Amino acid sequence: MPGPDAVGKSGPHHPRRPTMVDVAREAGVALRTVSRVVNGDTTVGEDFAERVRSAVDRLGYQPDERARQLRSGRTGAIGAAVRHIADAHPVLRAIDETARAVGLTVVAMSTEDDEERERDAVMSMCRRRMDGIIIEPIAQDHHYLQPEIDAGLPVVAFDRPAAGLDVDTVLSDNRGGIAQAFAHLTAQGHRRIGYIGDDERIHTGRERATAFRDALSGIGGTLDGMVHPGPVEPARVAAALAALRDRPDPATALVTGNFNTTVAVIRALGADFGGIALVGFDDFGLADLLRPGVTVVAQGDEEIGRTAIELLSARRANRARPTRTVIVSTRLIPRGSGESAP
Amino acid sequence: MPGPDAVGKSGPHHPRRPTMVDVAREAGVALRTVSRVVNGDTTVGEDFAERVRSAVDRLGYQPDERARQLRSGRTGAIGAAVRHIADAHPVLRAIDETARAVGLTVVAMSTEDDEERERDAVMSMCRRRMDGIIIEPIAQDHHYLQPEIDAGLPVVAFDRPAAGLDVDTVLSDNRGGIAQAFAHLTAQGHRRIGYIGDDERIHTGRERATAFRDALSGIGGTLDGMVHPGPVEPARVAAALAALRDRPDPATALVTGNFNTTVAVIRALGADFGGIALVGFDDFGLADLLRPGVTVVAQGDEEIGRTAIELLSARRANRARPTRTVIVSTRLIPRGSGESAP
DNA sequence: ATGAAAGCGCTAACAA
DNA sequence: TTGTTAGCGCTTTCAT
Repeated sequence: MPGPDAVGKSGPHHPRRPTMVDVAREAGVALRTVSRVVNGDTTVGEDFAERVRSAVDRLGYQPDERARQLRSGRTGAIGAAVRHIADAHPVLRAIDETARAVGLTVVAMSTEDDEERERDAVMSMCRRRMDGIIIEPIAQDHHYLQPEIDAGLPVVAFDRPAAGLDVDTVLSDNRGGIAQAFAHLTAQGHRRIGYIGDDERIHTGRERATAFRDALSGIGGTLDGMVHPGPVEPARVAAALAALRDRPDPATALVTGNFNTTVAVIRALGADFGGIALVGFDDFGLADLLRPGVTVVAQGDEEIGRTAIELLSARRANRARPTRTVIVSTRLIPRGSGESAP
Repeated sequence: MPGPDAVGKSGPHHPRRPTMVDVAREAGVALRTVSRVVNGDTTVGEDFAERVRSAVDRLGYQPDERARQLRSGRTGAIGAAVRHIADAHPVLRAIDETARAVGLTVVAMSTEDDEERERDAVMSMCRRRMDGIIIEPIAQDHHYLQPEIDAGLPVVAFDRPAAGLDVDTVLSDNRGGIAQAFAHLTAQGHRRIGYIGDDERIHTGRERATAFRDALSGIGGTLDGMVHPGPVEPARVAAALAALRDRPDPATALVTGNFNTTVAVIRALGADFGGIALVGFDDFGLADLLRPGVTVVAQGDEEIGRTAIELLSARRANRARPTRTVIVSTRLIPRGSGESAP
């Protein structure tokens, strides 16, 4: 004898998910009691609680997170807009693990180094009312986020500052890292050291090239033709490399400003790196398996990710506190390519 | 002359985000008109539309996606539960790009090879009422998902079948890939070929080890001591490698069953891979930079990701259709390590 | 300890 | 073309 709503099971089409109302009816209790049990409220009699739990199981009830969030205002999730979600990303791992530990869910989206995609990703996070946003900035101008920040959205930038925005930021010690690389090479006796790195329109590229110039003039070296920032394309990198080698006083050592440049240089150098000493900025997975092993300046990825979450939490607790910028130090890892004499 | 609700701006604390009601009041139109403009409904007079747009800008209004989804029933997002969100993941890239192209947002979560985390991730996606779920299964038993599937949730598994579940699936041609690797080595004259790979409790490990046994017996070789499946730990891999080399008839060639094993083997072999020929399952980023370059069987990551979205879309269109399993073929890429004679 | 009713911000029916 | 009303599924007062 079908009741008035037994027609619901009309076919394989969208057998409407059970709601709290369904559970309440099934258990013979009030809606509010189901809500209490589902949320672990202890002020419910054991017999009532049991009836609810059993009804939940029988119906396969799962609370609708959207409704819950809409009503309660909370979200319990933070967004992370990173450059390439599909590439290895140690900072993202640290963000994910740290957030889990404090009960936050991380929703990651990819910007693919595209300003418009960054905006899309970030705005989509805002429309989902994320409790906070961590961003690896790519856009040249982040004013579009100002209204959200004014409305109380906690934002943290990492790797680069978010141009045009006063937000909490976590950066690598780019200048210190370059200084480490440079000092390591001079300690081996190198004096003619070249640099190939990112475009100076990019924050890290600018920082690292500048630091390298400072280091080079610091030992009285000539800057002329030794510093090559620019787009990271194999042809451009190869040309820069040729310029460093085909001169009366060729460079005997080389610092590369980021992972992609390091790889491009190694491809261009060929076997044994052509006898040139090399220190690369950024560590990477198989650096120890190349011949020679690649000496690198490693960034503190784990600490960067952890710090980003910490800054976000601090701001959630107090939106009025002044913004902070944390600099995370780098570490030189010798593996062979940077330990040969001139 | 402040109105009854002008007290809202009481301080820097949560200056309450504007809602559609606020926009409607600001623009002097009905709520429904704002909704129409925000959603691009064309049946709105240009003067009204303009007033709404201007009010939206003035207030910095952003629609609340949660409310929209709750009311409309749609979500417009699919979840992807992958093994390691922070590692390079070409399939995830393809999933993301393909989904974007059809207007779907992808929310990725990490399972970290942990059964419980897989469940957490997947259930969290269900509670957010994702329009579908793509899963790289790790759990041995996925019955927990059956109620969701019965309730109409489209699910697609990739890389491995979802044990205990009848869902659409995309797999690599593991057996074909191993056959390719084997044939490549026999073509160089190798007859004593060893295999080191994943534990056979894992689907891909089982498939690949089995295929290798078939290939080896196919040329009349002895299986005795030549096939080494097991956990991918450096010590275990090194032991297996030693067993293959320290015998009266040492292996002259080797097939490795996955990326991690390939790397562990290369670490153990040292310079020039100890003169042994090597073909690895799974391509990886710097395979061409090692000496020798590493010959691999590459999986069709891009096609796998694209197919996963296609299967999901097909099921969203028709929940009743029988499940399908698509096998994506592999491709051998010679780079040097697999082209030496015995 | 339990329940009834209001309402989060939005879209979908249905007027006008 | 524009506005009014109801209600998505849940949590939150407020009563009992």
